[in-house]
Amino acid sequence: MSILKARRVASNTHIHTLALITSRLYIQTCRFKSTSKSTSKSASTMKVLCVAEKPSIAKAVAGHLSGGQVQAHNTPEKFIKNYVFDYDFGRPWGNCQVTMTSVLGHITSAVFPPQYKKWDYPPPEHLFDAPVQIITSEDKKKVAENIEKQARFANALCIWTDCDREGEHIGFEICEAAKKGNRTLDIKRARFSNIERAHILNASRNLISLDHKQVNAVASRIELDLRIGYAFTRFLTTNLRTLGGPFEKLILSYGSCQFPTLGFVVDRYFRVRNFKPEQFWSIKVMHKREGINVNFGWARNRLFDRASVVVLYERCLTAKKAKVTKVQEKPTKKLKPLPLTTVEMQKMATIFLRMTGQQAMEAAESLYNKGFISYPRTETDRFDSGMNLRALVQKQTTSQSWGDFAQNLVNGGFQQPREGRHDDKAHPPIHPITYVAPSALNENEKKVYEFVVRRFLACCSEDAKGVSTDVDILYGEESFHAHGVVVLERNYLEVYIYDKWTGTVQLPKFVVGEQFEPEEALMTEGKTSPPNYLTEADLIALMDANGIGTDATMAEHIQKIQERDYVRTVPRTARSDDDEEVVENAPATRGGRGGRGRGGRGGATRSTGRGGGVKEFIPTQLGVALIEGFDRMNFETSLGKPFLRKEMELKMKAICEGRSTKEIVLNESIEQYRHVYVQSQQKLAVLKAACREYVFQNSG
DNA sequence: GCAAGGTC
Repeated sequence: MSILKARRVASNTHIHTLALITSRLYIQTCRFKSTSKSTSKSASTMKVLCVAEKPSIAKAVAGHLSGGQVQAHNTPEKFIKNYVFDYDFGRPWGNCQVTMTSVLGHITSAVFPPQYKKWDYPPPEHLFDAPVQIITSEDKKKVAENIEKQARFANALCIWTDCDREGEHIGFEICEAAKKGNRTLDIKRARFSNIERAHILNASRNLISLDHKQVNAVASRIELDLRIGYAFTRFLTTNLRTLGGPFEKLILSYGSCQFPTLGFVVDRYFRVRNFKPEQFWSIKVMHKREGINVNFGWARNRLFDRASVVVLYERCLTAKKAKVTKVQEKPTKKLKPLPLTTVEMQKMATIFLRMTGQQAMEAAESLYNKGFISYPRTETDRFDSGMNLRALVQKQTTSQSWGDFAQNLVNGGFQQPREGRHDDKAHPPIHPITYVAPSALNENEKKVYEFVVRRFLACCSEDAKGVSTDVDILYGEESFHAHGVVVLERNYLEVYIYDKWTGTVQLPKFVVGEQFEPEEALMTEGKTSPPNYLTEADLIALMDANGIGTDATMAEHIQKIQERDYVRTVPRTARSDDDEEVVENAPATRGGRGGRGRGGRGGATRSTGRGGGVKEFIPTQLGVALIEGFDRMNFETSLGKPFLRKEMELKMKAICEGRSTKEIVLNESIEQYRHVYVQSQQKLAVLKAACREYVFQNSG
């Protein structure tokens, strides 16, 4: 049997070479007879199996390559279709019979053998060097079988997964599945960063090889996350269970993403709790002209020494008259937003759409699956120059709400979007694909769709324009400043209702050199207030900045630490920034009528996201105990801080760039974490003490 | 019962 197989393999290779020669000839004849496409299908025609990372890409690529001449076949997996068509890849494959299909993300998973199933024995530290098996995930069996079966009919395999590290690894998983069906495949990879027709055709003519460095980087990540996550989760859960109470039933999970996420929440919690308010004093000058109250702010802003402010304030009053030292009027603008990334969409949704990041992602995925918006997981904030954005704008002209705005863009108002600095080389920014009536969507979908469209239209329009006026005065020896803006053209603001250009105060006319007696000069007093607890938008921003999780998983990690009861959310109670009130009215003599009558609360709402039903994250006593417990163990690298994850990220990068290897990284990291594990065992008493202190004593 | 990463 095996001999037969080997023979078949050998003869297949011959056919393969022959196919190359004949197909090249075929192309040349074809050039002269362009009408007779795909008529002569000899047995020697190359058969290529193409596999994308997800069904939508398979469909789109098949559409482009086939030019519409395509047959779609169902497979046992309901989400996946096999598309069959002819296509000329150019050299070396030439004209081919193509089957294009896809997987659904990763098809394998890393697992420990069954003998490691129990939590207490073998002890968790054995998981650091237990064998790790790569198996086909139970829910991906049908997907893998489809690849294996189709590979039997093919001479070549072309990988069309996303152009990122995970995509490279998924490509490798596809190769392995395909090789089970056919060990002689010629394997190539297409590199593409969007599914625009010309770009896809170009990718198909410039096939490259799989990058095994990237594959190895991801393989390392997978193995480390498994070993470390399982080991520490079992360690925490079983060891702290002996404390009784709530610990008896809890799962105390550790993960390289969930713990740093918890760490951010706890860190902010302590900064709020340990905050010591400080008293400060300031001076404000007000003058009324042309019916407008002009507030001049102090150039020194505020001082933390009352006596000094009193002296300076007195000097102002003594001077009586203020002198205008500078008047500057200049054009200003408010920039339109950047093209939309996943992280930005989640942040905006938590602030303006009253949703969690998770809900926003669910709605966006649903909109994507129905074909209304583009792929919702992207880090890219610049559109590829080849994209026909005008056509996308045109599709929105039917809307009742923003149709007129879109029409104006079509009629000449269109401007190319700004270009951010991020490009994941896999997906374009999130944008609407087609118009959909709000009545066809559920509440969350409606909100997310509207946001995506308004954001997109804003990107394709013009910055808001205005004129800013700055007036500086000298009052005694102190400088004060007034700033005003007049919005002249709202432009993108018309459609992008989430942005406000506030502070739109028109200043009256002032002339350099003129003198006037201010109507009021006030000495104010206040105290600094603690920072706010984190909102979900803050948390996402922190994770993003520290490389914790990916655009697709951040919301899940946030969800996870709530499920574990490490953190909870509470509605933010309205509060102002630093409390400040007027202590003395002018012209008042010192110690006179300490006029507290005027409500001088400084700028109540700093920006977006304040009050208004925004939720903030507060750690539970359990969450504090875990982070604090690890902190008190005083390791060189605390598990609750983002450093370890960052380090893993750097090591993955080193593998990708050939500066390290999978073996080196795995060895190093496993030893590093084993060390932390041993230390944790030795100092278990410290962790337990923290748990007793916070969970049992502070409860209530 | 446990991770993080894809995708549906």
